[in-house]
Amino acid sequence: MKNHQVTIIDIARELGISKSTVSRALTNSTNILPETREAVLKKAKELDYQPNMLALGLIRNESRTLGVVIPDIQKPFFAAIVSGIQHTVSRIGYRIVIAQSDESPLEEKENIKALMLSRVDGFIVCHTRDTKDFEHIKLLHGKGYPLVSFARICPELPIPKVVEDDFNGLYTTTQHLIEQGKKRIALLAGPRQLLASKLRVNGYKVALQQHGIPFDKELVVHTKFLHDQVAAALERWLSLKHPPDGICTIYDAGAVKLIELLKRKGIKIPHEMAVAGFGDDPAASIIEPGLTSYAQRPYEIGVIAGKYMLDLLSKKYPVHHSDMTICKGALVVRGSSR
Amino acid sequence: MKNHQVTIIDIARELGISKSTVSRALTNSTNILPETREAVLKKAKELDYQPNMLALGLIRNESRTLGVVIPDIQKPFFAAIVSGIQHTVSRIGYRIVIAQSDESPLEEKENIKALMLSRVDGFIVCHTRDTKDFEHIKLLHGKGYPLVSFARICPELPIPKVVEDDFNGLYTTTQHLIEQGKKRIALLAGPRQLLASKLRVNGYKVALQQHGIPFDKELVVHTKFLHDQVAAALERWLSLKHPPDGICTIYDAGAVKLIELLKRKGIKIPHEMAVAGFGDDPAASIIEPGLTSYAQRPYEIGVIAGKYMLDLLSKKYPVHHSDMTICKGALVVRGSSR
DNA sequence: CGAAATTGTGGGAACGGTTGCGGGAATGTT
DNA sequence: AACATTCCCGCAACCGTTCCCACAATTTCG
Repeated sequence: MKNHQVTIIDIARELGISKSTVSRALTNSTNILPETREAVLKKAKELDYQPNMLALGLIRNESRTLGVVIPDIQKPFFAAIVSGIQHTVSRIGYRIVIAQSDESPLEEKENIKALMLSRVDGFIVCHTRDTKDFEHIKLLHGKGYPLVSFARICPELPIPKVVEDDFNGLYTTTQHLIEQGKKRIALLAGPRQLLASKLRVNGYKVALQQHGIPFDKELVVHTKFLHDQVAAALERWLSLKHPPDGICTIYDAGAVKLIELLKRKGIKIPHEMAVAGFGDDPAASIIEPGLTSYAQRPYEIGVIAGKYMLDLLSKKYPVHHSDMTICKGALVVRGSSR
Repeated sequence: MKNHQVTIIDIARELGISKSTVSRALTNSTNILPETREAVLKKAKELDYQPNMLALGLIRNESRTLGVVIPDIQKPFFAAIVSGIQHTVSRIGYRIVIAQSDESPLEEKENIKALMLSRVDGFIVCHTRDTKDFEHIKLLHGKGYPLVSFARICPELPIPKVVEDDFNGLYTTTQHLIEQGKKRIALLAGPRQLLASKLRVNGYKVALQQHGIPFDKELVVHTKFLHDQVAAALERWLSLKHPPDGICTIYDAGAVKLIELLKRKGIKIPHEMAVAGFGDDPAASIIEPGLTSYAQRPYEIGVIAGKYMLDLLSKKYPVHHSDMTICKGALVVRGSSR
């Protein structure tokens, strides 16, 4: 089976005309006798003709395929973004191929190389948490590939970017805890070099400052998003002379873990210790008490990234167009802080 | 930019040899003078030559791309499966393009048509909950496309399939509730025509029967997985003369919803009402009490589906090879039943 | 030493389409 | 009636690569 797919040559032969005429009938609307065109269309339908996109791609030097490189499709955040991208670009006839870096910078590089070989028309990328070297991306950009990055970006690269409102997210949550009467607020942060983490820490700092609360660096713990580090951070905080009465986190999974630990210790939430997260993961509304969390809209991030890409592809933007959308979120207040 | 990618002709011109020779140097190891080969390889690296897969695909009539059609990438179950597929096939140099049907049979059909146009080499499909007409799939199969389906399958189609252990899952959970001393066990099921739902209902029935508990069809409610229907079902059960003391569900989201409703009503879990789910969603371990649930291994389902596809592509299996893997799971017992 | 086998290379067809160019028939213009 | 114009259509080149075939040069063998 899978024998000889029908080609325009088959149609031409059956109709006793040349393949150019068939091609014109199927594409170009000019320079073709209406009756001929009808005949071709009819025959095409009859034989169930389907154009070979590979051949077309070879001519146009495009594949109408976009490479999407993400750390892990199993994270709800990325799944939602992928969904948004896919829905956006598929309406214009683009497909997306997914590659996962599994948070490995090497894998990220390999994936991009492989996608380049298969001649994708553009890249939508979210870097690994540990990606420090952006040479592979700069290379792509130098070659003129349409490029969009989101969430974890390389700020100096002149390409469209879509990010969450990192600063404002933690500014808002921190302020919320202060308004709830909390005086000493700890922060569970991410890796020091991660831009998104830095921005969120800044939001936290500025909120404290604006409310006249001194910044205490003992209250900030940097993690690599590991469960064990969350437990260790909590122990450290609780052993302080002046332990915190509220904890902000820059990611929900950490906040969820904290709530579990606090409950096990019999510490009352939110009265003895308030907790707030970032991301509004599905878990936030399931755990008890509900987790107050800054809700991002990852699906929208995907939609915007997809639109940026379409604009680049249609040359509406030049490839070095350096635009950035900061995707606003909103604080969802639940029992963990109220 | 993105000007004239380097081709073998460029290499040939620079070296003053023919493109056939260059091609041989880069692929075929025979019939080529070692020095010539070296020179070509060196020049290729120097010019940063990258083969054009489109051209290759045109010759081989393959794209080394697989179409993955799923209802919704945002569901953790599908995300995990996609991840498994991607990891499996990418090692052999295949890419996957994702299309979402959003549970719409029409969209499913359109997606498959579009993927066929772009000449994917095979399809890995999970049908919509409402897909009743499988003509589009049969058409694909008739054309000789490698085809693998998972989770929601069309049983009569002679293609490899990967499914969860639907029957055994509900058999095990039901039996577990019986062993916990429950005498009247209700079942929150899915749509009547959905095969997976039917199989799970059967598991429930057989477990009851083997333990001498009469089947009461008042205790079985068929839903379309809508939240409102869960609430309605619970109301109905509680208003019965002999209300149930345990509830099995065929999906975790329903069980989670039930737990929330029961807690709100002040009904003690598990003493007054035990609850069990299917799927071991992330939520199952977060909600309180923890939800007893039959854990599937969706990532493994993806891996197996990917392997089936690779076997089909390498002609190890004929396209009409009708094999089926039932992916065993295990009951995770938590507070909702213990 | 001449015929045959081997080896490295170039030419060109093929994959399935698009597209510029030119030719021939039909029509329009003087 | 002679010429210009239009309108369809076929020819052939092209996209980048593989691969079969032919051919020349070199080696092997009788």
